[in-house]
Amino acid sequence: MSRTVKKPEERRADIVRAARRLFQAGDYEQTTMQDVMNSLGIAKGTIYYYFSSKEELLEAVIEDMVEESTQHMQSLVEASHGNALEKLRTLITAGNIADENDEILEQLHRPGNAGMHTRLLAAALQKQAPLYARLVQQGCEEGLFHTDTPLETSEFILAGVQFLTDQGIHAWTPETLMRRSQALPTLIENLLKAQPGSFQFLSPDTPEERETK
Amino acid sequence: MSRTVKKPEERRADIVRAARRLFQAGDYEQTTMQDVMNSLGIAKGTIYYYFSSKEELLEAVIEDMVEESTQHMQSLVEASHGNALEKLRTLITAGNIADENDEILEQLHRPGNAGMHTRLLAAALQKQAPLYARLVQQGCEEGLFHTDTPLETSEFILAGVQFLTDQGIHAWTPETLMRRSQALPTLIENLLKAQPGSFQFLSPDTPEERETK
DNA sequence: GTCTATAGTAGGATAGAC
DNA sequence: GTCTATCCTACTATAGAC
Repeated sequence: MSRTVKKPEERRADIVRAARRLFQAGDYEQTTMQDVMNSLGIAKGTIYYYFSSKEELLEAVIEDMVEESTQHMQSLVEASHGNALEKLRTLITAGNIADENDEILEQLHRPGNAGMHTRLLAAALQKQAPLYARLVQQGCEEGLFHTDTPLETSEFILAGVQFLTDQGIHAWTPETLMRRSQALPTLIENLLKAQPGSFQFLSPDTPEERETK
Repeated sequence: MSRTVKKPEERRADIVRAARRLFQAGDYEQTTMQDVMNSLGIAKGTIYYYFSSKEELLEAVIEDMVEESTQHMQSLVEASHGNALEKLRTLITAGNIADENDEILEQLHRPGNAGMHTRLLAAALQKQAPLYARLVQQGCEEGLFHTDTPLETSEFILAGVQFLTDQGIHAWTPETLMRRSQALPTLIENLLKAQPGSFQFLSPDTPEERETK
C-alpha cells in the first residue's frame, strides 16, 4: 500500500472530522476505531499515533464541537442590539448548542453517549459562561441586574438549566420538565435580582393568565 | 463443576454486593467481570443473566449506594433540632453522599466515568431534593426563606452545586472551585431570599474579615 | 518523525448446551 | 438458571517503509 504523508495538524484534523461525522451519524459506542480508520483509508497505527485511546479521540471531537458552537454564539452576541436583557434573549433562544445545526442531540440522547454528553455540557459551560457573564455585567451597569459575581452566577444558571432540563442526563418525565421550566424564570430573576417577569419568555407556554394557587 | 441454584433475588444481591466491594477496593474500570465472577465462584453467563452489561451492574451498585445514603440523610434530618436553617446546615455538612463512606466515588472521578457519574448525581438529586424541599418549606413558614417553589429551588441548588463543584464531571482547577465556592452562599441566599450571611458557613475559608472591593 | 501492516492480548459480551 | 465455548473490539507490539 502507498503512503500519504500529511502535516500532523492536517492529519489530526482529518481524523477528528471523520470521527465527529461518524459519532454524530451513529452512536459513539457503536462506532469502532476500525470504522474511523476505514473512512479515511489509514492504518490503525496512524490513529493511535495521534490519539492514544478512543476516549482521547472523543475528547478532541468534543472540543471541536464546543469551539464551533461558542464562536457562533460569540458572533450572535456581537450582532445583537438592545440592552443586556434583549441580548440575553437573543443568545438564549437562538444560540443553544442543542438547537444549533446538528442532530448531535438526537445522538447524544442515547444511553451509550451519556459520558460524551456530560463532558460536552461541561466544556460548553466553561467556554460559554464568560459570554453570558459579560452580558450580565452589562445588565448590572444598566441597572437591570444586581450581582457582584457575574461569572459565577452565569455558571450557576447554565449548570442548573442544563442539568435539570437535559434529557441526555436523566430520563426526566414531561411533568418534571414542565414543572422545572415554569419555575425557571423566577429562579433566574432571583439570582440576578432582575425585575419579575424579565425572563418570562423562557417559559414554554407563557402562562399569562395563570393564577398563583 | 457443580451447579448451585439460588433464588434470583439472593443471587442478584450477592452479585451487587461483591461488585460493590470490588469497585470500592480497586478501580471500576480495572475490575473485570472475571474478577466479580471469581470472587463468587460463578460463571460469566450467570452474571450476564442478571445484568446485561458491566455498566448495568455498576448502575445497580450505584442505586444501592444512593438508597443507603438517602436513608442516612433522612435519619439525620429527623434527629436534628432547631429552625430550618440549622437543620439544613446539619444536612449539608454531615450528609453528603461524597463524604459518607465510599471511595467508589473516587473511582467515578475519572474522565471515563463521566456518564455514570452524572447518572449517580441525577439519581441522588431526584431522591434528595424532596428532603431539602421540606426544610425549605419549613424555613418559609418560619419566615427565614421566601419561595413558592421549594422543590424546584432545591433541585436547582443541588444541580448547580453538584455540576460545578464535582470533579467527576470536569477537571476544574482549584482556583475555579475556590471562586465558585465563595460565590455559593450569596447565590443560595438570593434563591431562597434568605438573610445575607445565612449560608456563609458553606464557604471554605469563612472569610469574615474580607471587604467587598 | 510519520505511516503501513499484521499478529496478538485482554476483557466485555453472546449463544447454546445442560 | 447456570455453565462452557466463542466472538468482538479496544488496544499493544513489532517490524519495517518513507
